[in-house]
Amino acid sequence: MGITKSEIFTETQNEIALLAKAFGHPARVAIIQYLFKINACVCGDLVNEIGLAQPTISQHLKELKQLGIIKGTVEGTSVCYCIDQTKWQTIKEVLGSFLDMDNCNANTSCC
Amino acid sequence: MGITKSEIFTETQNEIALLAKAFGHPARVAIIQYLFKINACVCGDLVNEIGLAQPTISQHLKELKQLGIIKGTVEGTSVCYCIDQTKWQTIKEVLGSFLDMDNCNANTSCC
DNA sequence: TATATTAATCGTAATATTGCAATATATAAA
DNA sequence: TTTATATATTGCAATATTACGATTAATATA
Repeated sequence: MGITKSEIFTETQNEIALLAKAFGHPARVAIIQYLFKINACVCGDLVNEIGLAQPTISQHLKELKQLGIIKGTVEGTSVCYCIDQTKWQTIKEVLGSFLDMDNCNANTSCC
Repeated sequence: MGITKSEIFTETQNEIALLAKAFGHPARVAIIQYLFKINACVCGDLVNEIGLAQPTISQHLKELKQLGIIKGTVEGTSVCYCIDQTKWQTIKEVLGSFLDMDNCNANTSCC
């Protein structure tokens, strides 16, 4: 096993899980925070900022890129990475409405 | 390797990552959605609702319980699981402010 | 063209996650 | 006490993730 049975869940459930998974590693959280902070960056900065080896950072960047959370444009020998603002809004909506689930039914707790 | 270097990240970064990781599997997303929907539940219901074996569900419930996201009280031979509303508010604040990062600096995008 | 710089990719080791069958545990009912 | 029911735990196989050294690819500069 070791493989997630995505086919038995709804599209929304899988989307929430995929996005949450992207934020499920502190290095990727740190990368995103740094990109927001300086609003543009090259991979080398991140290697210095975060204490992980260059291939490791590159791998995390790839994951974020594959999900469309960040985008990178080549600038000479380096790459300028930044947050995809449009995608970020979508993520906020998807995860935001998931987190806001407690407002949908004004119930009292059971236990 | 295969082990996350938590010690090089801030407490907040690790907290965000841990919480996000909890939502990083569609089964756990589905469990949480179901618990919110019916606002009280036993494990057996979840096994029927979600198409995974009983030990698998039990394992996912354990993870959510360890993080304090859900709590369970024994009722006869079954266990009543439900969302910890207080913890949920904390989660909303932690992840919410992470997602709201784009509002902190009114920058324009770089790329 | 040769060399330096930067980031991506490859290969691999260590560890984590997912899933389930089998079993154990705990309580309720007969 | 025996039996049924519900959930937890154990053990294990398959796969995924994390991390990094070595290498490659691509561009800039001397």
